[in-house]
Amino acid sequence: MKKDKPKYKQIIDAAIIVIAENGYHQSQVSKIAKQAGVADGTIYLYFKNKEEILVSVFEEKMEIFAHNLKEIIQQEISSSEKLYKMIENHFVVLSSDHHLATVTQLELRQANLALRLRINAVLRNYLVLLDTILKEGIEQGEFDRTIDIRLARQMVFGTIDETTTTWVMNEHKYNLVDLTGKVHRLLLNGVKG
Amino acid sequence: MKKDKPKYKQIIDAAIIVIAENGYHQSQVSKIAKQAGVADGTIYLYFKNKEEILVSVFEEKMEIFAHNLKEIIQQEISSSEKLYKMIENHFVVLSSDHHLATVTQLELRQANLALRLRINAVLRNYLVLLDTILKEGIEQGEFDRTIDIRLARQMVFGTIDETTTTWVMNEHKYNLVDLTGKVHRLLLNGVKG
Amino acid sequence: MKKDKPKYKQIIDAAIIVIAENGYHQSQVSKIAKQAGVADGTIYLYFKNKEEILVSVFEEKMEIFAHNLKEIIQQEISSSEKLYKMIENHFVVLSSDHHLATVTQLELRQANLALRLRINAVLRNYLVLLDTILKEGIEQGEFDRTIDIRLARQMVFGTIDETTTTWVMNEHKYNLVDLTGKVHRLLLNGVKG
Amino acid sequence: MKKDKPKYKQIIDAAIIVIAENGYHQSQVSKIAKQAGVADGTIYLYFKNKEEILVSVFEEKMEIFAHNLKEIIQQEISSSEKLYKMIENHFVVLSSDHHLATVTQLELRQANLALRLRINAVLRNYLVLLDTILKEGIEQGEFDRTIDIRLARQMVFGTIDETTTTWVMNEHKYNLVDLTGKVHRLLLNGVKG
DNA sequence: TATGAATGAGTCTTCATTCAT
DNA sequence: CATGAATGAAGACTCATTCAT
Repeated sequence: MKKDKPKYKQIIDAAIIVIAENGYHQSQVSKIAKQAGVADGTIYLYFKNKEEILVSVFEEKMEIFAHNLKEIIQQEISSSEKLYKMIENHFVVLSSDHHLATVTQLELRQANLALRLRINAVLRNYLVLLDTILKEGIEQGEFDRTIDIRLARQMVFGTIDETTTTWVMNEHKYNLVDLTGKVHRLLLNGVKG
Repeated sequence: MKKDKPKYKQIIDAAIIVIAENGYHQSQVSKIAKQAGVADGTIYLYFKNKEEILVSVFEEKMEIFAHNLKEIIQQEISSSEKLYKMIENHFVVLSSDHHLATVTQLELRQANLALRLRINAVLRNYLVLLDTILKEGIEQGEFDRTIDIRLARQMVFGTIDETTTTWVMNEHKYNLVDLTGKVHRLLLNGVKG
Repeated sequence: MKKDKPKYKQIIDAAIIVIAENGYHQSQVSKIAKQAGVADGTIYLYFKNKEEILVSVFEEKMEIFAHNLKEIIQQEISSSEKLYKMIENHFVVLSSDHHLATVTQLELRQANLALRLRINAVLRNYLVLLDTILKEGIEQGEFDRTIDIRLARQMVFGTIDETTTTWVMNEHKYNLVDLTGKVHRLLLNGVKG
Repeated sequence: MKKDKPKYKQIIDAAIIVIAENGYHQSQVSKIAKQAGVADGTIYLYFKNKEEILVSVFEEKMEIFAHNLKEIIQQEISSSEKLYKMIENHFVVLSSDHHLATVTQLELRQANLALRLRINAVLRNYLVLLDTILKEGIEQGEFDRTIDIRLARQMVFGTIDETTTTWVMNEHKYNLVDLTGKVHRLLLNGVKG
């Protein structure tokens, strides 16, 4: 399995650093190769093309979010608390890796449509988990049963995303995790009805 | 004033069509000129460079949103109703021009960082008006006075934006304006506390 | 006669200023028109095309050199003295108009070959006069009768030109006219044999 | 070292041919690449940009002049003879490569000021060597000790340059090397005083 | 596996010149 | 005579990808 070889991770990590430091459009394959300490051609032994590197960056990192979220869902806590922990997890992960935050919130959005559609496909797994929280909350009577799940999901994700992007654009000047409580309350109000 | 000359608007409109139909990265200046029915060089009598065309597209169209929103704010209706009309306005304007919707929600986001920062500056005017509604709602006791205005604004805009983008990505398959009520209720719950 | 109309001279003078201040490749017709205080199109009422402006600049100014040189030739002085006065004239004229000096010594040389050939044709009239001095000097026994006139002319002009260009490149830091005596002696030695 | 790779010289030689045959302003990079038998992009593996090709052309070829001149200086011959050999060398090298002669005497002079300043810097090394001959001649009593070295240098170089340019402009119709004796005598007279 | 030299397609912008007014 | 808005051709350079070693 290619993914298990050390150079695979090496290249993924190099890509994040290069993109964060140089911007999406200034992140040539040769720069990523140099940062990873391999030859340009070597990249193509692990990734079919450049797009594949970028999708993989997203897949690998999004897995962390999804993995954490799965654990959260399985905990025996209220849906409101799950929502809280989900927001917190999102903020904590991105706060702890500024490079990653810059890449996902700013740089990767400059990708062409084809790439962004693929990134969205990866994102979907995450959003499905969010749906699970929302559905559970409705079933258990915690959330308003008349809300539209899809819209609620878009509100939750849209708000978290907008909040994070604003934080990145403000150059991480304030503490993102500290906003968890307030964001949670706003969103909770939304879904509680 | 260059902006009042017919060719200025002609080029702006051509740019929207070309970008919507060909994608951001396939929208060469020569294509826009052809669509506008002018020579390539004529473009540069009205715009300093390509970036300036794209920023102007955004400015001109965002002005419509802002203009409508200003009128809404001045009406003698509740803040909740203003929020409703704002969402409705957003959805109506983009529903009535699918090309524009594609350009603002998908294509322009592929712009480089410099351009996106300029687009954000334009957007700010719109968000300031949104703040006005929120502040008024709080003052009048309609909205929870403990909410954080900035976060509330990010929630409202993030939700509207995410909703619209999802609609565009689903190729306008369903009616966006019909979602107004539900989105309004979700957001109202959020700010009502 | 077009040349007698005020705008003709106006455009010539504007061209010298614009070229001296902006460089040959940054001297667009529109810039010259602006400096001359006329519309772009007006230029073409007085000059067939851009090349014609530049050739005319050279013609008009070279006429001054030639005119002065003709007067010098007619004076009843030795050939050596004529040579002296010719060098002096060259240095005086260019010293008194730094813009013109920059244009003839540096900027106009960047012209394409076609234009430079035409400039050379203008220059020839001047060189013919120089030949007259040399021939006279030989006939009168002042200069060595075995020298090759053409080569001697190239030495005299090449030296004057090289001296002037060096002075311009050194940003007119020293006094060019002061070099007349030394240059004259060098060249006189050369032709005296 | 890039300069030692065969393609480096290949491109330099191609540039001389293309410029001589098409003129400075009609020497596109793609034409040079084609002549060199490499892809356009390959040019940029060896030269930073187009200007760098042109400066390198000058550097590489001027090195031949300088190299020969150094050997001449070291010979145990009179300064007058050194001056003779210097002129001869100049004429021989350019006579043996008409393309190179056209490029240095006509085409490269159309370069913009920035490039010409860089070319002049290269030329300076050559002129310094000429100064050496002149100084030595003065010290040994061969040349007039009252001449101004700088002016003498400008006379020698200006004359050689003007002679060569005239020869090129006359399309190499006569034999340039044959002029060596006459030019030498003229210049020698000049510096002998 | 790994290398890295070579490839070649693709585009924004300038500016001399024209011509309807 | 004078204007100035409109025209449209033309070229340097980048970078993802390949393939001989």
